[in-house]
Amino acid sequence: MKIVFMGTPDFAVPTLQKLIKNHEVICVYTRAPKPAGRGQQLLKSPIHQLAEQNGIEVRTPKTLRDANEQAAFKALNADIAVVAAYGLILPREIIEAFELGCVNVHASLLPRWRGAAPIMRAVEAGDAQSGVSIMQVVEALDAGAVYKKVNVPITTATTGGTLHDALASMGADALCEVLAHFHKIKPEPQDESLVTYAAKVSKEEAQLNFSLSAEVLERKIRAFNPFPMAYFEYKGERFKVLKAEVMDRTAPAGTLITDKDSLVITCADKALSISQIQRQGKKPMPIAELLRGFQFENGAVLK
RNA sequence: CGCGGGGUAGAGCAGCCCGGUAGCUCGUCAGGCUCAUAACCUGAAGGUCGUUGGUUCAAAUCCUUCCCCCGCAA
Repeated sequence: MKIVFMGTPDFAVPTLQKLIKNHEVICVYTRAPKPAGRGQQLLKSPIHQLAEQNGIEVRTPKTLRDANEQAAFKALNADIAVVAAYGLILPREIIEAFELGCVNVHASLLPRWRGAAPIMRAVEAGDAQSGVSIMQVVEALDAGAVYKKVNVPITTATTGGTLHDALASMGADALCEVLAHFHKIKPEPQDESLVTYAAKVSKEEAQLNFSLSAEVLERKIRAFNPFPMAYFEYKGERFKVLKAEVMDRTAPAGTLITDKDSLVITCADKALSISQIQRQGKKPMPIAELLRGFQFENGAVLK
């Protein structure tokens, strides 16, 4: 099929790779390069780079509401548009531009977790499973009928990062299967009564609040790894927590209990035993290694 | 030139401001203790203090070149 691809971050990369291999991708839309990283260099999106490597035309309009942009889009005369984490609102003129419309790869089992951060929210909420949905794009956000869903269990080892990678890869496969049998598959409307929304994760959420329960915090630690990464502050310094285990221990919330090779922080109910930590300016390391050279004050209370 | 921290023994850190014998917690190796041990005791090996040049009687420490890592912010 002749395909126009629209996507931006790493999540969309496996899908575009697979489309390039199996179909004719005639043009790629992605968010415009923006200053990012140390030095604030202008950085092209992962999709932008992948498209250039494959010699595919890249377009980076700031909006698709513009009539000229819409005309240019329609003029591509593709069979279908594929969207994966693009980051721009698609107006009706874009959605209906091609004969087969527009399909989206979404990183949740719709109708659960429509919205911006479905992967992290699923882990944070303690869902037993997650997955990808291949769906029709409609004007309302993530509300289109679903062609195919593939699910995957969330375990105690699942992090935002591992789930992201798994779903990105599964999404690519699921999408190609849908395209291969596109005319035979009937999309199923979503059950509106089961809809939940996955709000974007803010920086403040990443700071561990020890007046919450240890279970909840442990899930946040996994959900926010590797981004934005849960952390706490100690003596003005930020410590990212990459991994922790829930354990029974009672003391006023936020109390540090430490010895030669462990650091336990009490929470509202139980406590968290920190196992992987990253001090600012340093690389991530097991807690025991940090404690060889860095001492926390035993009994100190974090706010 | 967005802001900032760091590179010291295999690992994690201190020492640097106020130049003067390179140190701590582990690990490793050897010996000891012990019914036994990842525990304890004793001892040992292991470092051109990231790199270049400079200042100085003397540089991990002060100035300088470059390389690398990371936090913030995006």
